[in-house]
Amino acid sequence: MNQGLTIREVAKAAGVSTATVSNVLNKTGKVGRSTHALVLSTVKRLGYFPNVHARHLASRDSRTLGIIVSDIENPFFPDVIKSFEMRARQLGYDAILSDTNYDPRRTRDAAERMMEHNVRGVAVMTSEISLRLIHELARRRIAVTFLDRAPVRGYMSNLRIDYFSGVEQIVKYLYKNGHRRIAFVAGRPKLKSNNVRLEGYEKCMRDLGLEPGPILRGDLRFEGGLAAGLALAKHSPRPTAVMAINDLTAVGVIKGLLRAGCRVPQDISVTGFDKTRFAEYSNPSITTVDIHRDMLGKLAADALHELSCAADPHGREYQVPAELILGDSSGPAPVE
Amino acid sequence: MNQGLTIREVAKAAGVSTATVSNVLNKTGKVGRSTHALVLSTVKRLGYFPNVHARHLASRDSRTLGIIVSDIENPFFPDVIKSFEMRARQLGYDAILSDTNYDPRRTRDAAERMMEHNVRGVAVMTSEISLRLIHELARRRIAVTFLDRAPVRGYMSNLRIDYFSGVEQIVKYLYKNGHRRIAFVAGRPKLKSNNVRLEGYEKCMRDLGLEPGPILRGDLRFEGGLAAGLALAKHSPRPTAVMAINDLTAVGVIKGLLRAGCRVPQDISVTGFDKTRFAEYSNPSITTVDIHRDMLGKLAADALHELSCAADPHGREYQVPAELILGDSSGPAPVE
DNA sequence: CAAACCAACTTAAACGCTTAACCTTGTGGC
DNA sequence: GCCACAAGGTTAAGCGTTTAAGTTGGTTTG
Repeated sequence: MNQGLTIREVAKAAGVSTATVSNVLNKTGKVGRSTHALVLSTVKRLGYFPNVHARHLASRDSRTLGIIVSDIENPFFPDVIKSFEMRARQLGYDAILSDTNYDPRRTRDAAERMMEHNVRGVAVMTSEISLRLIHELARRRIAVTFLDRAPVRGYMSNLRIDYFSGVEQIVKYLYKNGHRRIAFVAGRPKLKSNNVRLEGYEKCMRDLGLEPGPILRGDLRFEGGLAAGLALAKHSPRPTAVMAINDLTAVGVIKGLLRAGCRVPQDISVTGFDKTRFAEYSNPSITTVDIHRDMLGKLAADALHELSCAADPHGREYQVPAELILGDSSGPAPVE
Repeated sequence: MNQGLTIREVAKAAGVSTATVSNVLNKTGKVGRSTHALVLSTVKRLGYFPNVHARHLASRDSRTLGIIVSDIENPFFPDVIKSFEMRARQLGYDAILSDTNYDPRRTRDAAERMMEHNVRGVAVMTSEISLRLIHELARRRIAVTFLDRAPVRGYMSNLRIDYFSGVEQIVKYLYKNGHRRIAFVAGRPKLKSNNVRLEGYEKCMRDLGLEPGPILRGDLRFEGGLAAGLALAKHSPRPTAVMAINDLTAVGVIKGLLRAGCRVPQDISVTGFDKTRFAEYSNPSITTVDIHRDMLGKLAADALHELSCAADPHGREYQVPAELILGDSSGPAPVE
């Protein structure tokens, strides 16, 4: 299948040993200037590229980081993946990606793939992974980072998105703009990130002396938001603001409200979460919270690098800040 | 770095040779029933996973397919990537992904990565790749598929999206709805997919006895659409329909028109292209063309598989159909 | 009953690289 | 002038698999 242009042929062409070629390619600094240049030009001339598999096998080190996400089509992930790969590359790693499609069986496959590839570390950005698999990874001393997960232990770090602060910023912003009846459209109750946001909302409301609610159940998708929007338009007393669990839900909510004859933001303000492109390109653009997905990917790579290099690695907790982004979907509460 | 749980240890634990373990794992059918079961249970018991690098090295076959895309954040690609990986997995391949970020240098890196990984084939879904690199790939007998590219040669296949049919469907649909002044918002003039759509538009218009134009230059992004929308609202005579080069541009056009006081679709119909989520979730939802991105990824994997397996491979041309999807952004032309 | 064959293994030589250990010079110190 | 030592090489032993070739013992065939 493959064209053996091997290190041996390069060595022969340059009139040196394979060890010398290897030393040049790995920049060990054990080779003299002139030989170095000679080897480099020979490599270029022949168009030689070292075989990654042989390299990893011989060095007993894959210099590879993996990232497991639940759905690459979910607009949350591409940004994370991109910054992860970029940072991994900067740090000298190869990066491999697995998509689980929210399926525990495929999550298992993904984890096994990571083991087969002998990755140094893997960023687990899905909630479908079982404890057994996590232990399996730990047993092999593969570094792991999670997203909003349980307390860290040896060889595992955690990235925590500061959802609470994001929610707090929204609630306070709405309060400052005169809103008192602020509804919430939630997502799936099993999802940790959902519950953190929901509970944050309830706490913030109470702290301001407001009664939380109404709270509607969405589905994290457009359809759920649409239904919630239609329902909220008829709700009495009608809320003056609606916080949606994420941008896509907010888009749905807005569409539902408009369809029911409410103006956004004149009659009702709507906010989203996550700062996806939907927020930016929606009509009206959506007030949302940037959770810095790019930072997330970079941090994950950094964390894995640190874990896999440190002599006595112990996991850390990384905080990722949240930032309120104002759009056209929110404004002052209507006067009553 | 790595825990050598090797095939040797499995063999020892099961009391057989490494060749037998290997034969069991590779399902060569050379092992008796009882030994087969014994090995399998030992593998499971110890939690052994074969090292991919050693495997590829020894078998001289990476069984890997690569995919190079220009930007994973571009909503066009995640669907393609997902179906590509899925199909590759089904066919027994490992898949690796590289993102070039529209940067020729990174495209070079990506191609080199594919060579280092000794992939059997690579799907090139970016226009930034140089002829030199393509030749380099061909020299190594790496199968390649392109997207809307030059004629196929040995070891190279091409996937052609039927943009023309998509454009034709839109124009005819608009014509049937009474539209006669149909504007077009283009993208970057260097992009082949842009020109095919633009020329298709011009040809279809003429075939119907209509004068093409006005034709505005966008940027394939929201901003360009916005500017075009604002301009078109003031254009005299005002077109009754606007075809945008893609959905994102259409979103911008709609926003521009709305901002200028035009109603969509009552005053002006707007159409997009590509059937991204923007089309579905936009307000109003956008009439667009589905170019079946999922089929694209699957076809690419199939094509590479075929190329790399056939004894005397010669590239093929694959057609991917386009399908009109009606949304709320278009309707009958206003009566004058 | 020997020859031939087959099923079910084992042995050992690759695969293309890295790297520890080992050579060979040339240089400076005393 | 001899030794120590560094600089710049080479040699060869792996890394964890696959797989061609070899071995064994039992069964069929003429």
